Formats: sequence, C-alpha cells, structure tokens
Amino acid sequence: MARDRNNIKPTEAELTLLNVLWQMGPATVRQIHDVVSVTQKTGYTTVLKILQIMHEKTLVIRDESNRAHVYAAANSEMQTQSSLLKDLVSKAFGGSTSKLVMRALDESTSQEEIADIRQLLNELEA
Amino acid sequence: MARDRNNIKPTEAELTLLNVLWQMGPATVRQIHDVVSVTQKTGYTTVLKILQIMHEKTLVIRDESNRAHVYAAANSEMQTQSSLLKDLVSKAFGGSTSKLVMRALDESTSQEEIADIRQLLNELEA
DNA sequence: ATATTAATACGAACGTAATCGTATCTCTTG
DNA sequence: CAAGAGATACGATTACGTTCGTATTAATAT
Repeated sequence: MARDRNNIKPTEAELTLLNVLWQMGPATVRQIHDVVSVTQKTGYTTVLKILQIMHEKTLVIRDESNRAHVYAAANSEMQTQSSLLKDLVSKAFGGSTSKLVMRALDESTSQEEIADIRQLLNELEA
Repeated sequence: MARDRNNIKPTEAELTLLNVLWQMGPATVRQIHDVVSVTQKTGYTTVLKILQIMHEKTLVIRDESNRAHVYAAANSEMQTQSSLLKDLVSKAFGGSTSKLVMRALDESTSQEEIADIRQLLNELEA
C-alpha cells in the first residue's frame, strides 16, 4: 500500500518553509527567502532547492505560469500538525494520545490555556 | 552556550532502543537486540553500534564492569517525552503548547481520556 | 594452553538532508 | 536585438543516520 501523500513527514528545513507558506499564503522563492533570511542565514538557492524537492514529494504545489514560480503548501497546517502528532504519539508515547496531552501540560500552562482546553473537552463530549 | 545534555534529541533508531531500555531497565546489547529483533530485522552489530553512538552522545550510560556492557537510559522517559514535545511545539505549533494539545484531541478521544485530562487540569489550577 | 564462543571496536558503504556554486534560461529595457 | 537582471535547474559537497562485515579482544571449556 502506497504511503498517503498527506502523510509524508516534512524534514526540519521543509517544515520551516511550510511555516512561511502557511503564514504568507502562496509565495515566490524570493518572497519565501526574504522571510526566512530574517532569522536564518540560508542562501537563496538552498531555499529554491528545498522547494523543488518538496514539489517532487508533493509537499507543495507550484504555479509555473509566471517566470517566478509561485509555491503553496499542499496540505493545511492542521493536517500537517495532526500528522506530526500522530507520528510522535506512536514513536514516543506508546500510541496514547492522552499520555502525550498530559505530558504536554504542566505548571507553565496558563489559566487561559486551561480554560481553552476545558472548552474543547466540553465540545468533544457533546 | 553548550546544548543541555538532557536536551539532545534522539534519532528514530535511538528512540526505539530507548523505549526498550525504559521498558526493561538496564540491559545488555544481547538482551536489547533480542527484544528489538522480534519486531524488526535489525542486526546485532547495528544495535551495538547505535548504543555506542548513544553513549558518546550521553543518551545512555553503561556499566563496563562485566564483559557484556550493561546499558541504561541516561534520561527518564518523562524527560525525553517533554523534550520531544518542546521541540515539536516550537517547530510546528508556533511555540504554543495549548495549540498542540488542542490539535491532539479530537473525536477519537475517549470519555475516559477526557476525564483523565480534566483531572489533570484541575490539579494544575490548584 | 589452546580452541571455541561471544562480546566489543572499528571502518566502510549507503541513503537522505542540507547547502551552495555555477550553468542556463527568460524577461525587460535601453 | 543585445545586454543585464533575475529566475530556475542541476550537480557536487558535506553532514548525519543507519546498517553491517570484519577484526580484535576476552572468557570459558576441553
């Protein structure tokens, strides 16, 4: 059975670029690099190369109608987050999502966050 | 600033071996390999090599007083889980733990799990 | 003591990720 | 249309993770 295209796990560098795409929406290599280079010293062609690889892996789609190709994330941020969580649950939490959740929560969790989570729990019950 | 030794992120193969060590407690390469080889076709020397690398990284400690060295996880399962979560939160959830928690919870979460999490939230508030 | 068994150490090979330099292509504009 | 600016394509390099074969070392049994 072929691996679901939605479940390809992005590498660290790929995830960095996906974060930019989710934030900006569709963007050119130049635009993406401009954002990335604020916090990292990554070269332009490095960003380009990674995007090309991501395109092969179908992690991004691209519009080639203009000279400067426009890239967009192939999967939503939510989908990718869920996929990454599922991976971590299986590899480090014996498959138990609630164990992960409970490990994530600690004394640093704010009252507001606790309220938000309670709200979600209520909704899930209904 | 040197990276905290407790925060070295184990690779996938390393995490597999750590899971065995957390489950079994201190063990020899032979014992670890016996467990791992039930589910994977990994060679004995591969397991040995990975443990040696983990020792260099201080992911495990080892007792060399006997011929067959006895390996043990250097950090607890809890510490490692927290470290992996912290990493994922920063890389895929914009630093927001509550976002991760809320993404992890969905309709598949059982009533019992919901109760357990509520319990923990109550304790955190107190 | 020597042969056998079983362990560690070590190096090589392979795959993937990340990086970047250079070649090439393609618009624009003077 | 020719030159320059700015884009993509591609190959080479480096780093890391994973795997395993072989050499070496150490304990044991004959």
